[in-house]
Amino acid sequence: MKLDPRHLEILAAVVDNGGVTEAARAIGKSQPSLSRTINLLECRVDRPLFAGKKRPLLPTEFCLQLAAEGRKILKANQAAGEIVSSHKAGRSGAVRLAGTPFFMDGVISGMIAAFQTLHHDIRIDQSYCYPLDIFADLRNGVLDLGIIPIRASEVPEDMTFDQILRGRNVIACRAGHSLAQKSVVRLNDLTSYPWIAPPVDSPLYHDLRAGLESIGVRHFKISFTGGSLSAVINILSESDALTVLPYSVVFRMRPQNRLTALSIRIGDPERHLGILTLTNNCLEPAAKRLVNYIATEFKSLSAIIHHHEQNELWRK
Amino acid sequence: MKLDPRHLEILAAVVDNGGVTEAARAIGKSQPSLSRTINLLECRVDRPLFAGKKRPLLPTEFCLQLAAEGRKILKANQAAGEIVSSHKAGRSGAVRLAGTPFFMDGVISGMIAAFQTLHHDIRIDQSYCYPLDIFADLRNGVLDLGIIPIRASEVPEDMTFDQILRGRNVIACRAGHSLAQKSVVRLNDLTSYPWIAPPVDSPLYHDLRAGLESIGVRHFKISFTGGSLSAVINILSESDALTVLPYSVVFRMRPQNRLTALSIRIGDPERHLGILTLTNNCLEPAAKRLVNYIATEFKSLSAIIHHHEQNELWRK
DNA sequence: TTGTTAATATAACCCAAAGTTATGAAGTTG
DNA sequence: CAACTTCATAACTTTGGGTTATATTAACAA
Repeated sequence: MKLDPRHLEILAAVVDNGGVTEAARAIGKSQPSLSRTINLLECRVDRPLFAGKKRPLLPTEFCLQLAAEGRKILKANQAAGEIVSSHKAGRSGAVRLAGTPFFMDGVISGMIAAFQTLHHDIRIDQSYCYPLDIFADLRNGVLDLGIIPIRASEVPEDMTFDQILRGRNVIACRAGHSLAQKSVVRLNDLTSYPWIAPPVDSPLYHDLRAGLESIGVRHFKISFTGGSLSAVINILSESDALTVLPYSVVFRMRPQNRLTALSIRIGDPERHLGILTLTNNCLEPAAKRLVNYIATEFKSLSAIIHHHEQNELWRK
Repeated sequence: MKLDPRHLEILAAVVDNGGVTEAARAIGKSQPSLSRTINLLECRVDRPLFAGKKRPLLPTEFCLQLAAEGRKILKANQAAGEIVSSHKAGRSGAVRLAGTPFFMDGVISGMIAAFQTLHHDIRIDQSYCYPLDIFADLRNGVLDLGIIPIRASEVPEDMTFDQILRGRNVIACRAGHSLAQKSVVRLNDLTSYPWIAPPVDSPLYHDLRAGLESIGVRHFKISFTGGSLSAVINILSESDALTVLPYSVVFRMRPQNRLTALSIRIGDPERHLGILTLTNNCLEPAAKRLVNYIATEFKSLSAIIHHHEQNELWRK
């Protein structure tokens, strides 16, 4: 015996409100509508739901049992409605984002933490990817957004790129490094120290090679490779090794006073950090919130960084 | 946000079956029907339910949450269906019946006990009433059936009466009573003992008066009145008092060897015990079962009683 | 009884949507 | 790329929920 869940909802309303008229008012429908629905249900189950022709309607035992199920249905339905509203308002949901590992760990993860103190019910599914993989994952719906360094000309046709930070890489070393004292760094200085290399398929690694090449450095000694940001930083801060990192990452770590940056610009000045999304695939509200949050965070961050660059880094 | 519980049920089916086609097969509908329902729901919530254009359908996180609610609805709905089937088959439900107190306590309650060992889920709501009240209660739906002594001519137009036993009242006394020895009882014998009177508004009381009057007894001493059957029996068996009881009640108590009946017929030979129901109000299956059970029980009981009457009672 | 009032039932209508079959489009697989 | 599966679309029918207007009926009071 399969019956219509809506009928059970209505039955529950009628029983709980003690009458058709009240129930109709309660659920915002007309009295005849409910009246007929109850009648129809009564026919379906082929059994009286209300005893006698009394007025206050007297529910049958049988009716009460059905109404109890109706109440469950009503409750589940309201819960579903709440889920929808919650998602629509962006108060909950899940955002799947990916980005280059060092940048995600060094900058974005901190912002996500702050974001989640504001929005407890938004889940973040983060993964690490390089641009090409992000293109694919965005397209097949596995990702909502990517946060990557990219040149404007490299942005695919079907995607939108919102710049959040000028992508500037620097050569990083431990805070007390002897090179960090010098305002002018020579080629020999760079090659005489061991290097920590980012993953070979990362833009950062490419920048490292291209950047050093551009200033004439072709051969340098790689002492460590393949580690995560925290591994790199640990090694960096305990040794005289050098590496290349986004300046924003180094900047964010200033309070810890473990790392510093040399006064050498490196990498592609045309490449910028930004948020990449599919143009036609409108974001979930939750994702939009995150995007907005990150964007505004970066607005102030980049202002501070810019100021800092002008006054401190390149003036040393 | 209010959505259609049926949509959630279908969503749950689709998610659980891993696809529209399978779900359609599972719930016995056409594939396009489900396909469109999902689409409609997607429009309503204004949010994708399945990610990408992948095949096996990949449910969104959001979708899974809604499907979980849908599953609850489905479950409650099935439970409701089960309730209906169960009632239809008469496997559960409630039967409201009433009858004259002494007869209910003396005969019917024992039968109800036996009935309920067979049908655990059928609830019996019993009450005590005299015929006039039963007419009213049947009519206003408070009762399903009445078990009363009545003359065929007294049965109301709108009711059906099924005789289950010839209504015969007897004068009862304790087993060792001196009158019980005598095969012929004289008027003086009856008036010299105290009488226990049934409630004054009961048919039994009327029978007592009328019966004694018919054999010339007009004045008799009433020592006790107003008690339940068990009170009457206790007093009866501890004293030499007399009372009038349905013969079936006395008969049923034979094993206890506390009571016996005098060889005097009393009461209205036109009045019979039976089950009274509203003619047009078809009974619940559970009630029908009880009626059938009682009827068949009485068929054998009345045969035994008849036999006993012939061979023992009136031959003493 | 007989009004009066409040509640439910009925009637007549409209339209949203569930259901159907037939067919097209798209993803998966060999 | 062909075969197969699965989902989406189209066109149409029918059910039934929603409405307003009106009739019944029950409860209450005089």
